[in-house]
Amino acid sequence: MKQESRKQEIVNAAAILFKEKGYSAVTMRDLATAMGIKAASLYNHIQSKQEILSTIIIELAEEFTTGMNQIVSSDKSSIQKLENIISLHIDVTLRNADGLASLNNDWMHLEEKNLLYFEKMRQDYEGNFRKIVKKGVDVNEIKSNNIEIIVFSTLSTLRTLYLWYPKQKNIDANILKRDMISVLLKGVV
Amino acid sequence: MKQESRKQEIVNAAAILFKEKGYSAVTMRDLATAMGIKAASLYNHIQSKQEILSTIIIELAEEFTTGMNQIVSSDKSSIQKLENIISLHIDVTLRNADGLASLNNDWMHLEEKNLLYFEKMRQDYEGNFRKIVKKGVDVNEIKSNNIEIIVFSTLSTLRTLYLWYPKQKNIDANILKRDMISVLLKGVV
DNA sequence: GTCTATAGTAGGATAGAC
DNA sequence: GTCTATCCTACTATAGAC
Repeated sequence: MKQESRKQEIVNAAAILFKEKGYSAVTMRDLATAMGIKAASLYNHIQSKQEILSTIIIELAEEFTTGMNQIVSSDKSSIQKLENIISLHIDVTLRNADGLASLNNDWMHLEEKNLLYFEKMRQDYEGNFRKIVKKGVDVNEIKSNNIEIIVFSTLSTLRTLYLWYPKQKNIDANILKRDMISVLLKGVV
Repeated sequence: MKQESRKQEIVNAAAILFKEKGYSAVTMRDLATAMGIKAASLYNHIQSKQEILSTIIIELAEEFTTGMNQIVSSDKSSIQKLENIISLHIDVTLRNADGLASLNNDWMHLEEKNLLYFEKMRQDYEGNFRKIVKKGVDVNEIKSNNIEIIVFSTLSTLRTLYLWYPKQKNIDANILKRDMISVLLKGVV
């Protein structure tokens, strides 16, 4: 994405290792070995292990935030907005499934400043999601008694896509979106 | 559950810490502080940090295995079996939400022998789940084009219950079961 | 951009006193 | 059952040569 390709290579390699063992269990030596260099050499490209983690997580969180903001301000029905959210998750997952492991499991290891920033984005995201579902219920687009369970179960599934998607062979993104929308929303409409 | 209450206290305290920061990021000194003692004292009750992790995870995995085996061998419809699986997850979650965090996120830190045992149980569990859904589709109890997505989305939601449930205030287990069954299966039946 | 060498810290675990 | 003291290892990160 950016021009700093060596740093990006390190970040990408780190995302894979973080996915397998979690941030805390991956050492700079592990990462260096994966890159075929020595641990000390990593520090010519990154400032700290922390910086790698925040690079992975904050970038992804901002992608979700941007995507959600566009959906929220669009002139669509609640159901269409939910479909677009599902689509957003699938797009991000296909592009960076490894990084999503860190976002889901290692966000608590962000340092203070980024932690607060992340938690704000995450809370806003969930808030927007909940508002869309509520609106859908108000205008009778969505039939349900329990908004919280719908928000929770849908988000759980979308957040776990990063684990499931790599195990499927050659799924077409559009077919996946169609089927995902079908399964997640059919119980709701 | 058992008589060895001091060990169980340590395991319970560890489960809470593992949930917050993950197994690798929790030190024996952290755990000792939470217990109000010194790190060295822990070793009078447990053999290693590893033992704490495997105690938490293996016990839970065996609960799921036992529960699933009973459901599989029962004389019920596919839908009823799925309802019983949802019920099983809710029961286990209400009893030990903290431990489920380790089962979900830190199983890869089990040592060789327990890791293989765990992975076998997990694979069997998913296999049984898939078989039940397939049978339901075969006999037209379940209408769907994509079995894998149903298995994935349902399991994702059930596995994430441990994160969501503690944030809800005073949910009655039976109401939760009813609503969960409604949301998870309505899109499927 | 990568290396060797190493500083400085923190981790899991044990020995032995009380 | 808990303590203090400590061993040994492994971690993140830096300095300085090539």
